[in-house]
Amino acid sequence: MAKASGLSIDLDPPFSLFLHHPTVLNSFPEDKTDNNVVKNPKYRSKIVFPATTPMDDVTSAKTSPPPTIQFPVYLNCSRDQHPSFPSDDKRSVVGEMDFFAEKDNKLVDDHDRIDDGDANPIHTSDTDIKDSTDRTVLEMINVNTGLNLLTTNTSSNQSIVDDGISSNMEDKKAENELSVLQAELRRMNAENQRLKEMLSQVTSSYNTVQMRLLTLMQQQHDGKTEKAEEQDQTMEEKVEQKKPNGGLIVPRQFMDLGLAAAAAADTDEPSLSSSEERSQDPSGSPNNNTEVASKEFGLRKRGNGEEGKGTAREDSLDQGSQGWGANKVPRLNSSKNVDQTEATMRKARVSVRARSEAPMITDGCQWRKYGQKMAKGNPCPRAYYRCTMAAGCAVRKQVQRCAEDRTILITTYEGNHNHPLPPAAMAMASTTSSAARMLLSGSMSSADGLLNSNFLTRTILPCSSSMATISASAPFPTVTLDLTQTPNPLQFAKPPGQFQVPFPNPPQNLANSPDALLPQIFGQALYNQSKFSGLQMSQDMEQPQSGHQLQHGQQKSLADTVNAATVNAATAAIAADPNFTAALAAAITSIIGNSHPNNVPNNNGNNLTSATNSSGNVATTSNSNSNGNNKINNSCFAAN
DNA sequence: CGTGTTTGACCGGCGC
DNA sequence: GCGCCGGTCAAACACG
Ligand SMILES: [Zn+2]
Repeated sequence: MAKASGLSIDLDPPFSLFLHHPTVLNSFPEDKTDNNVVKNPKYRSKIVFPATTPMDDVTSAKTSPPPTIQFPVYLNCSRDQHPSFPSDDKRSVVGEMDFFAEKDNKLVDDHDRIDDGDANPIHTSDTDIKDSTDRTVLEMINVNTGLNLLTTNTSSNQSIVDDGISSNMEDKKAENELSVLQAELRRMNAENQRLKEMLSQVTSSYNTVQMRLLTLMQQQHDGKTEKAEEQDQTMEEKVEQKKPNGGLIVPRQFMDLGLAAAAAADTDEPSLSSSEERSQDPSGSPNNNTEVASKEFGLRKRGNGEEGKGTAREDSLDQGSQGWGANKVPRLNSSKNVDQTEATMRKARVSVRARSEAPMITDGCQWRKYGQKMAKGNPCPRAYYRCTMAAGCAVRKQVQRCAEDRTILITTYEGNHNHPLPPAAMAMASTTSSAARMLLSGSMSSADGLLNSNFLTRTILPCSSSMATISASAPFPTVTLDLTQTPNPLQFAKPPGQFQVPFPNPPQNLANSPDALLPQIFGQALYNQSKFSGLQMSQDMEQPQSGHQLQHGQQKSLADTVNAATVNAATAAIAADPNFTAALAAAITSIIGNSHPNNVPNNNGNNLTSATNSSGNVATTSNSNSNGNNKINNSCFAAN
């Protein structure tokens, strides 16, 4: 892998420029399907069809991620792989003029290039074909031009001087010019489309790389700071947490998203008493992944469990799917009296905002679409995916385009992977897990919460103006990572319940970071966390890497420990000392540092979750399902 | 024929 | 209790 730092520096600026290019918009293919009619009369009146155009078509997202490729940067534009650009013909080239205008001045240069062969530095395989075709056309034109020395490319004014030239010649000249222009136009169109395709791919690749970068940075921190860890108070917790796991010290990873889910599993499962799991964990036999997984997700597949449809379904939801449904949480609580847990206790979600024309961002995982609906506040359909890399994997994600800026793709992850993740998937998994951890850190001591928060601010989005947002108002505790490079005005339009954390770009700038905001942020975070009472979290904040297995038994609910007093104290402390953040950062890194980059995901029970889509190519059809809510607008990019 | 998508139906929570 | 709504299911398809 290239060094992270280098990547970030090199890639950022150009991309941001590209991404905002107007041509990106509206470059999506039309949808073939037209059956998105809501049949349920009940909902008809309410359904709004903002756009009359056909829905965006997305082909299925078969995701077969490139296993070994660390940084899948696909400069090649293969239309086959990118259904979103099915054919050049169909695509409405919106911003074409931009490219054209740019090149207009350079026509001569282009011709020169043609002679030279490929002048285009960024050539892609499939574009070569086009280029060759265009080239031949142009060459023919050139040939003609050569025959009619006076006519072609030279300015018409010059030829006029000769009165002796026959009208035929002028006509021919005009024709030639016309043909030249047409050819040029075609060529420009093709190139424009090619650029668009490249843009989409590069964008997705960039997102992937960025994720990976973040992961690497975290890993580096981890490696450096192991020693320091011990100094912290949190050390104790960690020590406790560290348990022999097949000889390895395995931090409890709850990575994340799954914390709540894991907790739910413990509490709920009839067959598996929580005690059982806990006993196993300490035993040092890592939960064998498969076993644990099977137990936890016993219902991995819907039909497996008890037959009664209702029971089976509920079980599957509760355990296997852990989650996504806040609905179920209450039920769990009732059974176990997690009590206060209130309905608020829900699973953590991590939402990633990234600019991408692609239907999905490539995250290295394989996903299967299981539903699509129209969400209430967004004309763009929301697609539901579940991880298919392993039979019982409970990780799910929702993909939806931002209503305000459809170039932004919002991917929300929930749940833990119960299987090893390919390297490609690790970046996203670790990133989201870190975010989730931050979100849930409130269950831990207040100090930890602060540390985590700070850590997140430093590491999750080290480069650029990225922002992390924690949403208290959302039905689920949600951390939003905004990877859109350029500060998007939309970010500021978020619902009141959310607060944003502006990240200082480079970690070293931490001291310079807007400290003033931190107190509020942290305070809010802690406050939010306190609401999550009932959540059981892993105590260790250690590493983000998905490689570690989660040990449910070790979870403990600490949410109650967080109280307003601690929050206030923390915020006050931060506010008082600008350098405090730096100190916290150091402490955090030391704490978190346990994880080693070399961690390989264990199959054990729960690996981190957040992966994004794999193969990157998801095409999507935008169909909406269900109750009337599911109508899709064409105007939106396909959700998937 | 297996795998993945589409999409109407279904479920459960929530607000009125 | 009714209706809305998010989320999921699962039969019907589509595709290679
Ligand atoms: Zn998975």
